Amino acid sequence: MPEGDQSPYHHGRLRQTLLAAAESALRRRGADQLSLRELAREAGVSHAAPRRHFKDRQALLDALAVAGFERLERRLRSALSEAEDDLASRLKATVAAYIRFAIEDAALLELMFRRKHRDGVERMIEAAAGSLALLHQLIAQGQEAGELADGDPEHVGMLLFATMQGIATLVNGDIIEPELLDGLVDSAVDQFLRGAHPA
Amino acid sequence: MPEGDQSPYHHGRLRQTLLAAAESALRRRGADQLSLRELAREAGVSHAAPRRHFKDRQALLDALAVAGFERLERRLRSALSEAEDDLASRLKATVAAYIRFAIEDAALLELMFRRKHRDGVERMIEAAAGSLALLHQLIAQGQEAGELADGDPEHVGMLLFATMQGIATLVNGDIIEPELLDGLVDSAVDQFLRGAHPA
DNA sequence: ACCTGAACACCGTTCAAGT
DNA sequence: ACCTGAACACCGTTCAAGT
Repeated sequence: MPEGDQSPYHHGRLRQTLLAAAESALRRRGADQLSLRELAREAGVSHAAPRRHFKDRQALLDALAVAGFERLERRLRSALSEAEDDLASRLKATVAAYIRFAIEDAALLELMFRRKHRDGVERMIEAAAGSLALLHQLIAQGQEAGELADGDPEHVGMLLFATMQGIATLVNGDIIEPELLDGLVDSAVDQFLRGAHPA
Repeated sequence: MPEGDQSPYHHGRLRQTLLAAAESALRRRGADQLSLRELAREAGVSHAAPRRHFKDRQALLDALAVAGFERLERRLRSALSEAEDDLASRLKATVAAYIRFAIEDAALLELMFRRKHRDGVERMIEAAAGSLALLHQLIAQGQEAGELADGDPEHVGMLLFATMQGIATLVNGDIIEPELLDGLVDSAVDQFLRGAHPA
């Protein structure tokens, strides 16, 4: 790792620098206002330099989305590791962590679920897989413990994922007032548990 | 209504022409690729002409979003009017109609729930209110008939709204494979009914 | 292998002027 | 009241050339 390499040509860590600057710009001003030329200026390189690391603007946005999914998964795992052992607590901790992520990085969340990605769909599905697997596992454990009715964990997990994502969208779109959020999250989990519990 | 007014100056219905062209462009190529200058060209006016009718690009997008909410409400009402009388059928018809709308107009749906709107939030909340009221009414009727547990209909309705919106986002983002969609919608409604039914 | 500089074909927005 | 034309300050992308 050449640390103090400040030669004018050859930035050295341009890719990481651009990604970090882009993440910050995304949070501050949204994806629409994110300009490659501006990122290049901030990094002190010419406007054509990013081309070496990202095929085009969309490729950079896709890279941000993938990184977003990875960060989301870490957040969910971390929330779970600090939660109580019972299913309701674990569910609530997961949902709350998702919503927190979604509110802090609203523009990033939009990017993650956009329809049009550069290299087709596979890369995003792969990036989302970790978080989905985490939900499936949570559901499967609940079923083993007899706290949830049997049924395809992937099906039930997807439903939980959709509910979290929907609440996040409505909050970020200002359809849900922030004051109502906590209560809504609680009743979402409660109703999920009752709807999915064994008869 | 002056019908055949084709004078070169004074288009006459520029606002509606622009909105219609924009709706089509949105569906074909998404909001990112929507260009005011291109819409003006299609309408046969100068690039500065739209300025009279829309303060800026965002104002046009906001107008599209508001129209989207109005169309969504009409779709939901129409689906309800054709549904059977029992609660489960009415819920399923509503959810199915929402998802159909969301898939057909994915880019528009994104626009409708975007965080940044021109004139603050109020206009969008107002535009969304009709569809929300429809859900509240559906829930309240279910409660009166004893098919749903008591509880704030607005709370429960918002949860249903969030679930629909979440499923739509995951389908459009290719996280849910289309083949799984129908089954998922069914179990969403079933689980909702079980979770919300009276003990 | 990585970056520059000039060039190209677009944008959105503004504003004096035209009808 | 509504529209035009020129001008301004930006973009993303491409490509020969530089180190």
